[in-house]
Amino acid sequence: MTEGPTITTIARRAGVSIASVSRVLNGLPTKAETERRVMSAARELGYVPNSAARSLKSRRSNQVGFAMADIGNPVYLAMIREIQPVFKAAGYRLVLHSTNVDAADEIDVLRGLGERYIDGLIMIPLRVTDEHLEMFAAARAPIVIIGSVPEGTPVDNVRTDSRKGVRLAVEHLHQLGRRRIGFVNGPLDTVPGAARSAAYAEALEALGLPYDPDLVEVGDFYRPEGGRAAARLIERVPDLDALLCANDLIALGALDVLRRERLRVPEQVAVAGMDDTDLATLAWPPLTSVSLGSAERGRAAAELLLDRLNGADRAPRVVTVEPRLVTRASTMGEETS
Amino acid sequence: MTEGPTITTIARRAGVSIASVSRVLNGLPTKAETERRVMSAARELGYVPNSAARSLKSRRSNQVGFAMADIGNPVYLAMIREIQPVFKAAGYRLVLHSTNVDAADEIDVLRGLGERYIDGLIMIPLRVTDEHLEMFAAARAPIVIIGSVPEGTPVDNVRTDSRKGVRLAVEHLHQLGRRRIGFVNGPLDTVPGAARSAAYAEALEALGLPYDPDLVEVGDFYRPEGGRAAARLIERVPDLDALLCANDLIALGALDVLRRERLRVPEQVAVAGMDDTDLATLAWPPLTSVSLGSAERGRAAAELLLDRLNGADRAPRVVTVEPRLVTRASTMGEETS
DNA sequence: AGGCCGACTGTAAACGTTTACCGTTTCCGA
DNA sequence: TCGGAAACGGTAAACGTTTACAGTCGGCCT
Repeated sequence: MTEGPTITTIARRAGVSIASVSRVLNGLPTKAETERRVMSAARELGYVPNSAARSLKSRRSNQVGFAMADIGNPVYLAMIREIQPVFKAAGYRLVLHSTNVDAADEIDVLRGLGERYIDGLIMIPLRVTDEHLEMFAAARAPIVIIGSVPEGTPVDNVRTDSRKGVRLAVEHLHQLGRRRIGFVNGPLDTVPGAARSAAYAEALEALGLPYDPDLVEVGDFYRPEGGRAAARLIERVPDLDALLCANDLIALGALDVLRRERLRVPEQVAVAGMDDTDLATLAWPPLTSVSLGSAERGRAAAELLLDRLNGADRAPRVVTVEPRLVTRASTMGEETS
Repeated sequence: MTEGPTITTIARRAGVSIASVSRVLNGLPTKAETERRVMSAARELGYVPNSAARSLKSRRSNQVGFAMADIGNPVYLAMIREIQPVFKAAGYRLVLHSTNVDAADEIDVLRGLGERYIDGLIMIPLRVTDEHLEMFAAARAPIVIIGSVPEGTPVDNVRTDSRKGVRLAVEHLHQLGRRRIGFVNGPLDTVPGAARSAAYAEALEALGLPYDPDLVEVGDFYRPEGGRAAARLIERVPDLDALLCANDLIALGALDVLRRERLRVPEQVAVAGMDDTDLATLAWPPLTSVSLGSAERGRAAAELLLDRLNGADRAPRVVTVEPRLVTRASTMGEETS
């Protein structure tokens, strides 16, 4: 744990100036002999450049941030899996921020942009407050937001048409002959919660089905509470014949409950989730789910950010990923073992 | 995106020297009037300290690294979930490294320690080569290794007794009356692969069961290839009555295959996995799995590292987490609905 | 009243790089 | 042989902090 060698150490040993050392190490044109001396000195000393000094001078950290509510959620995981390699290949390190479903935490991360420890940020805010918008506008580094932001917000944006996603699912259930389609949602004051709530009502209306408040239950976006919410709904609505869940985790909780209540899926109750995470293929029965293209969104966000980091100076861009219904046994149910 | 304010800007505006600004911002004793002027100037300018400059001077980055083979693996995810909050609470950011099951990549990460962009590192190497050991010894920042390292390696180490874990599973299957216990392993040149392979043989011997090479199949540690490996094994050994899988992902692949082959689990073939990830409770039937305490290992590693970062200068410590068998329907099978 | 002490504050150096600028050397053509 | 251009290398400044050191100022003791 001794103090490491610096370019000064190398310069002394190679008998040249620190400027030459720097030039050699950065591949600028240099006489062969100088280069040789510097390189061998560097190698012998086991020199590694100091990133703080480099960042200070160059004003780039070669790091990018990814901020999401909770690393435990498989949706975010699917995104990280796409994002990480993109930045790794481009020479950036990934700094992770799990904001614990806490808007203040998100603001902290945005404030952190000013510290310049990251050159750019991909964020998935759960809610977009006025404070968020102010910080987007004032940000001194490029930001890409996954999720919807108001028109004219000066950041690149990757979104999915979750309205359409909900509609796909509701139509699917309707086509299967289901008429009492319940909906288990997450908190209404989150971006996805609000969007899915509105979309559910719309979709019913488009199909000429009545909107029955009894058919809607709100919990959070996780499996245990999702299960409890589903249980409340099931108890309240005995003739329920389908259940749409605002994400896959909720759907898994619902499947647990339905199994416990000995309601057969999909014969008695068809179940559909959203996000089409890996979990959907693991569940039993395998879960019909609306893919919101998490992987694609992650990749798109990474590419937008990389583009900015490479100096692209263009108007903010909005990329929309189309939702896609993936049907499996929880609604189509050929074989339930 | 204008250039941000620095302490110089603040100093000018407040009419004091940069030293005073720095002192105020760091809470060193200052006359009330000066403090007031500096604080309000800082607030008006929206000052945020530059982390590169701070790191350069203070020689700490307030970042720690976590390096694992692949973020997609739920075991690592369980660890991150424990590690992240520990460091967040202590004021450190988490830098993620996914090394793609590539030893050279791991070495790169270790070399990166010299860049001083992280103050410490938690790593889960898939194999520990001589080069790893050299770099551990030469490292200029504390390292915690999750997984086994040779005696005397100068790093903190968190391990689990996977030998014992395998034994627990084999004994369990044996107690259930199974005698043809197959084993689907990952690559033998990885730390876990090698350990589990040896442990399987040992466990059989302890129980007086013969070691039959036909009962062992090697693939990788993921679901698709795990499934294929399981398929090869099943085809080769018609009287198979139990299948131990080296991790849960492999077990999921095996379950897929068994379902396709219409072999009933656990009636015909009992299946057990290892790691006891979230997936085990999701699988159908729910998967008996040996918990290797991923969460505990993550937390222990984080705490060991934090201890070092807080200046603890002590001999390398080894923390061992006890494995624990978690039985579920894939071996005990009361109700397979 | 002079000297001293304590409480602040300012000056300047340092952290390890990159890079603008300028001086030196080399080489070529006339 | 000499002039000048090209190629290279060194000096020093700069990035934004922290901090050792020295200076200033007021007040108190003798």
